[in-house]
Amino acid sequence: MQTLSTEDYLKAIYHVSQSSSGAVATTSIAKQIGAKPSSVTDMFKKLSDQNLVKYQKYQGVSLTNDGIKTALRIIRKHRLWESFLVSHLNFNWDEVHQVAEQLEHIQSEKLTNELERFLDYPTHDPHGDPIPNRALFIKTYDKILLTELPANKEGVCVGVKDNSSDFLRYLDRRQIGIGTPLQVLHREDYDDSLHIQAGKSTLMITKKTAENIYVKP
Amino acid sequence: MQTLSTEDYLKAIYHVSQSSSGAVATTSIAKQIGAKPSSVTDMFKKLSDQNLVKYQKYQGVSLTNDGIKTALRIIRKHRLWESFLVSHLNFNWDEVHQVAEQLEHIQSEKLTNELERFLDYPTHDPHGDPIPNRALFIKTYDKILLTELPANKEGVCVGVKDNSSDFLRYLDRRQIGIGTPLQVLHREDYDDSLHIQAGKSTLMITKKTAENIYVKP
DNA sequence: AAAAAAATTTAGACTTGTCTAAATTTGTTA
DNA sequence: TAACAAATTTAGACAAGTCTAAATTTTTTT
Repeated sequence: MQTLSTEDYLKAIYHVSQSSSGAVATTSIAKQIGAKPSSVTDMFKKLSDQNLVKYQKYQGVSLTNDGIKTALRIIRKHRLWESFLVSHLNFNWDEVHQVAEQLEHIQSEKLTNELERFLDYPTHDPHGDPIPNRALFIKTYDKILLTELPANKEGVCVGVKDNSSDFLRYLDRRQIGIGTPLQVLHREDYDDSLHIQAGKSTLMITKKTAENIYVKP
Repeated sequence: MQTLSTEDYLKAIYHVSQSSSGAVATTSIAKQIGAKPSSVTDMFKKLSDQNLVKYQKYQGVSLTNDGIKTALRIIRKHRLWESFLVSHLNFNWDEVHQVAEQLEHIQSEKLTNELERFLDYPTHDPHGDPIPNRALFIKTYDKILLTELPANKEGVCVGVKDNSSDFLRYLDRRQIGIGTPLQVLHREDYDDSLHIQAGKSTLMITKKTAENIYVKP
């Protein structure tokens, strides 16, 4: 049984380790959690004592199997709750994160599994991120950044890299969401901007934007 | 913004003050919360500093208006979540309490209000307890203990006093629930037991059981 | 009304998770 | 490779919430 804090750390370690290779550094977790590096070191020791991470002084941490399981359980709850908030409680996809950060700590297997059933076993949350199933298995599919989509090849938006409210609301205004058909019409060499077809409208987006949109070709 | 702990105390003080008159004693809260009296004294001081209770040494506490409001906000969330668990997630009325104890601390007004809308503005939770509305107003109706129902007068079960899993499951086995028509057929002077009509069946219950069932005549 | 019992508070300690400041290790650059 | 910079850890402190044991106040009993 974990505390709120250890759960937050395990989730952070999981996310950081997904987006980089090798051991997870103290400072990267400090940034993610919003704590000082010294606090992170303390927590690394505690997690290590519980065999949730492998930790070697000055060398960062990596999750053990138990650590991965615990992280996935939290991520599963987080994404199920996000799905619920959007599908039944009129939340927009940019509003769900903060609330789900609290709901993900509710401890009741029955609750989690019944919520999953109630939502009819969703495979992805409102941001397109995959939801671990009851056995904590994640079905990942091949997705690429919009920047990597060859010109004039059809694709569909299946996720976002940046989950910030600002970015998501910007996409709302451009009428880009999960499921929107996307196509790169032209890449501008001068400033790296992209002319794209998004649904029925054509528009221009910056490289920074394109780097935060996942598409399935 | 309250901590988990202060919220628990405020709720406990509210409940105890509802079922007894005058100031709330240190030991009664200690029992309710499951803490030592010395810890309760410490918390009384903290709550007093925040103007959530009126506290005088050795004289117990009473909630201020702010304290009442905070308590009602928590109770509102608790009862809405209990309703949700039973109506949509296949929980039985004896299983909801523990999970709702966690969910009641989730902080999001939008979540609470949308949940209420989703449930179609329920007035009572699965145990028959009234749910404060958005303005924190509680609609109480006149209810009496089954022990006080005159013989051969028709009544309907509208609530329970004891919310323990054991008691609720016992009622399930006897097929007594919220809405069940109840009638006292005969009171046995010898051992204070009651012969009652519950729905379509007649059965015998002890005084202790009858003292924990609320009916509307 | 004094003595005994019960309730309450105080004092001091412990745990969890955090911080700052200083010390240490690792890595990077000249 | 020596010196500097960056990252990490250690040491010591603090806040919240809890506890035990002792002291104090209130209540009850004789």
